[in-house]
Amino acid sequence: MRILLVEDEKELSRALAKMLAKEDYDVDCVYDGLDGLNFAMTNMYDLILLDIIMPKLNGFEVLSSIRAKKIDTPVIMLTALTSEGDKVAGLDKGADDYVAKPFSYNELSARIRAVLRRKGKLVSDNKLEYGNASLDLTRYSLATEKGEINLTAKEFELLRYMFEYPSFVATKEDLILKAWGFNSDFESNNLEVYMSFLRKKLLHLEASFTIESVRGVGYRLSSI
Amino acid sequence: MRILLVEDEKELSRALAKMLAKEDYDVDCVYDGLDGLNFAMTNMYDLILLDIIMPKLNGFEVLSSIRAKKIDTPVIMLTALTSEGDKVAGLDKGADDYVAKPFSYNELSARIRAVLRRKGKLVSDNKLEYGNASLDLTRYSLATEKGEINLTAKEFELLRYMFEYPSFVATKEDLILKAWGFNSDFESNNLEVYMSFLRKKLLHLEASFTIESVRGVGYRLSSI
DNA sequence: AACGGGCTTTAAGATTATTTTAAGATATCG
DNA sequence: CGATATCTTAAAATAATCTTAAAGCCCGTT
Repeated sequence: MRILLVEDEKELSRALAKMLAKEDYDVDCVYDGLDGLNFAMTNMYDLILLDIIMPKLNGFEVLSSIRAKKIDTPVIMLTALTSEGDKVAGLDKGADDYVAKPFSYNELSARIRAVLRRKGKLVSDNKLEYGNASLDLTRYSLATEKGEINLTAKEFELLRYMFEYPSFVATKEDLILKAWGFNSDFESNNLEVYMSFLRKKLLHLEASFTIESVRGVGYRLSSI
Repeated sequence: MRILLVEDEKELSRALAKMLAKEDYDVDCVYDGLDGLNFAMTNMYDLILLDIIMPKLNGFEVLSSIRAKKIDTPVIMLTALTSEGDKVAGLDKGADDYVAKPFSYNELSARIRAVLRRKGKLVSDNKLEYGNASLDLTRYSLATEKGEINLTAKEFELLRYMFEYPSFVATKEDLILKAWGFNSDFESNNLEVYMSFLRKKLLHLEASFTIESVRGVGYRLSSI
C-alpha cells in the first residue's frame, strides 16, 4: 500500500516513515502543504496522512483542495489540536479519520488499517482480496470458497505485491526487489519458478483469475 | 515526454539524463543559461528542469525571459539554494515547482509526474489519451469503450511515442530509434509490419482515429 | 553432531509469444 | 505507365517463459 506522509516536523516524519516501512507500506514523505497537495494530485496513493499545522498550506486547505479535484484517496489528519471543533471541521471537509498527537504508533497503525478496510483497500483487518480469493496477511494463506492453502514466504511476498496493485503490471524488477531485496542481480529463473508454483495453487483453489505474463516486463493479475 | 535539462554541473547532468531516459523521457541537455533560453524558446518541451546558479544567465533570468515570451512550458527549478526566500522568488517568477539539492531521484521523479499531471500532460498518473482511446502505461494495454487489448513491447513503444506527440508526424527514424534503439540500420520492413499490427488492433477496438502514413516521412495519428 | 522436513535455488528441456524475414498485393507519384 | 513506397500475410527464427525434477540449504529436533 502506498502512503503519502505530509508532516513538517522532520524528526516525527522520519520516525513514522521508518515504522510504516517496517509494516510493508511504501511511503513518500513531503514536508509542507503545497508539496502535499501536489503529490496527492498524482492520485497514486492508497492513503494520505496529513498534518494540520504546516507551512504554506495547512492541512485543512490541502484536504479541501484535493477533495475539490475529486481525488478520493482516504485521508487521516494528524494534529496537535485537540478540540472537538477541529475534529469535526476535518471530518466535514472529507477526512476519514483524525488522530490527536501525541499518539502511540499502535493506535495510528490500527486506524490506518481501519480506514483502508472501510475504503475497501483491505477486506478485514488483515486481508487483501482479488476476484474470489482472499490473501490472509496474518496467516500467510490464500483462500477461496474451495478452501485455504498455505503460502511459503516467497510465494506470499510476490502475491501480496500483486494483490496490492492489482491493476498494474508488476515488473520483474519490483517483484524481485520485494521478495529477495536489493542487490539480487538475478540471472536465475527463480521468479518464474515461483510464478509457476503460485499458478498451480491458484488452479487448485479454482481462483477466478490468473497470473498473466507480460513478456519482457513482468506479470499481472487478470480475471478469467 | 520531452524534457530540457539546463544544468551546468556536467556530472550531475549526465546522471540525471541517464535516469530520466530510463523512465522513457526524451532528454536534451544544455549547460548554461543562454543555451537553456534558446532551447526553451523552441517551445517543444513538455517540461524544463532549470538549475539556478549557472554561467551567462542564471535560472531566474532564464525563467523570467521565457515567461515574458509567453512560453508556458512547466518549469521545475533545481538548486543548492535552500532559503525559503529563493523558493518563493522562483515560484513568483512562474516556476511550477522547486527541488532543493541534494535531492533523491525518487523525489524528483515524483515531482516531475506531479507537475506533468497538473499541467494536463498526463491524464492520470499513468495514462495517455488520444481520441476515444487510452493507453495504459502501467498495464501495457490500450482501451476504448469496446474493451481493452494487450500490446507487445514493440507495439507499445511505437504507439506510446505517437500518443505523446500526437500532433507531429513521427518519422520512421524516430520510431525505429524508440522501439529498436541506436544502431538499427533497418533495411527490413519491420516498422511497417508493426504498423499493420497496430492498425488491426485499433480497428478491433473501434478507435476514433487511424494511423496515417506520410509517404517518405513516417506516420501520424489522425481522427476519422 | 547428525537427521529430517520444508523451503529455496539451480538446471535443462519443452513450450509459446514475439519478432523478423520474405514475397506478393496495393497504393502513390511524376 | 513505370518506379517506388507501403501494406498485409504467412512462415521461419528467435528469445522469453514455463515446468519439472533434483540438489542445496536452513532450522528445529533428537
